[in-house]
Amino acid sequence: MLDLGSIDRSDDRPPYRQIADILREHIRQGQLPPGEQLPSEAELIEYYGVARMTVREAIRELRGEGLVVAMHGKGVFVRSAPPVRRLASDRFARRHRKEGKAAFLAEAETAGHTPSVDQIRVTNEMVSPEVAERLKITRRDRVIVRSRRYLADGQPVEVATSYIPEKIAKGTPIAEVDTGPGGIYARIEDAGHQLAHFTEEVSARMPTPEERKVLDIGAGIPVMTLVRTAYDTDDVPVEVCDTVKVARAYVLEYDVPAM
Amino acid sequence: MLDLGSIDRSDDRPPYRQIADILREHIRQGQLPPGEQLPSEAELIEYYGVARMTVREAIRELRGEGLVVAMHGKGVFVRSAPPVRRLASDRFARRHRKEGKAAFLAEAETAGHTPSVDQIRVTNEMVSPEVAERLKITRRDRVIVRSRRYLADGQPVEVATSYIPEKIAKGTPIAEVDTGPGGIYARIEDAGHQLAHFTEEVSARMPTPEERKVLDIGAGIPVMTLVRTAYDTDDVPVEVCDTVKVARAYVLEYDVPAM
DNA sequence: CGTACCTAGTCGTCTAGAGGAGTTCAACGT
DNA sequence: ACGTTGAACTCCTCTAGACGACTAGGTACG
Repeated sequence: MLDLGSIDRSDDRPPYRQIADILREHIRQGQLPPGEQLPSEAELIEYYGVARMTVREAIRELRGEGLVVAMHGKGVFVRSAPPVRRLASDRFARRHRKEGKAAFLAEAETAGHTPSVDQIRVTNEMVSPEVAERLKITRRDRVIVRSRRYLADGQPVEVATSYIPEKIAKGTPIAEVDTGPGGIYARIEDAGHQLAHFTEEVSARMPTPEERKVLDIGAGIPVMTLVRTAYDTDDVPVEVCDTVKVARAYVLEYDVPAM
Repeated sequence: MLDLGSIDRSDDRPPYRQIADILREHIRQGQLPPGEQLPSEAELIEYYGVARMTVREAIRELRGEGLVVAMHGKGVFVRSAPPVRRLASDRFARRHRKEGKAAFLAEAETAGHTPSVDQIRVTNEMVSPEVAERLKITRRDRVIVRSRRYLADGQPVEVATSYIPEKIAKGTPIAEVDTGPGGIYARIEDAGHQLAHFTEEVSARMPTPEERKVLDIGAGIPVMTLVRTAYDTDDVPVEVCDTVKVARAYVLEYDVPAM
């Protein structure tokens, strides 16, 4: 049986924090391994002799840190750390497209994860001002909007939305759900726009409630946002991709010349 | 007077979430500008006709998103956004060093902020395994450790720790508090190591309690970590710089070849 | 004038209890 | 054999109240 210690009313930390600290330590040290169920609220109330809200406050603490997930009707479970994926700066190298692999799938497989994609939606929309500026098109132009969700080993790790000028995407598989081998970048090159380089803008913040839902993360888990603009060899922007990643699942690697 | 709407008991969202949504919308639309005090718990209880815990739950929601800060004994206030600084991928270009400016100062000035640096500490230590691996030196080598805090307009935005092999730094201003014009990269080049390129590893997470203190941020504010390794023209690693940035204060920009 | 104290207002924490809703599984009836 | 029901368990949300601690401002006292 798990030794859950006890709380000290004379401690300067409040009881709920003491309980959170005890549980956190058990998780960190592996007495509560990933996937394991925590004692139920009722058990913790009984064990520590505190009120319901006090126990819930402690659990909330751990949920906010992303250490545990609560499942309605089932229990609270130690969160299994998502596999960390390193994104090298050559992940869009042409050789991957030549091999018929989209960037995410190629990258995830080399990292030993099982990648999958779902919630693919393709629409034709008016362009937003932010995207129009990056694509150097007018506000009245239309764009193909492709959004999708990426999962690694079944866990959602990223949602992405691509914007491709209608002028480039029209009549190509880019406007279809299935873009074929090599992904949309391969199709953009098929359309005569050889890719030259990308710019990426990286920042991080807390997720919105909707992002929390689609990424299946609790409060207290930050996300990274990455806005990538792809340019062809004529320096024409051919795609803007706005991605929201579960921060803890990624390390982004870049190479910067000292010039 | 602020129109705070009302809650709908037949709505499928629970009351605490409705209240959070209403307040969030007011903040987003500017009816509750940065620095403004939210109605007190007592006022919200009175206004919506709910219990204390319900109101606190709503406020907790907003705190977790980093939208507001609660100050014990004073009230809950809309958080003011710090100035966002864009870090372009050419920020370490040689021309900046030639002009005698360290990267942070050069960048901040062009962005129109008042930069400053404090809490500079310089020590000579044993190298940690992580740094040793990046610097390609043995675990028994020593490194010069330079840590400092950066502020923009008086607000802390970043703490950084640099590790330079003792072999390179010995007898140079790198081991002094004041490194002279152009910063440590200028001094490394003076020492005969012409810089060729950097690698940067970017990730994001919630801050530790100590980081919260030195960066002067409350709970609910994520940080970005950036580990930069500098290489000279012989591809020898000459510096590792580990930085922790207040995420909301930065956008990192990179250029990636499509190759 | 300055200090110490008091007080009202704020958020922080805890208690005790209620009903609701999702999950699981065993008992039951068909 | 199969589906339904119900009980027991879980976490979710809300109510009502209590005390504590911190802040700011006014007041009384030295």
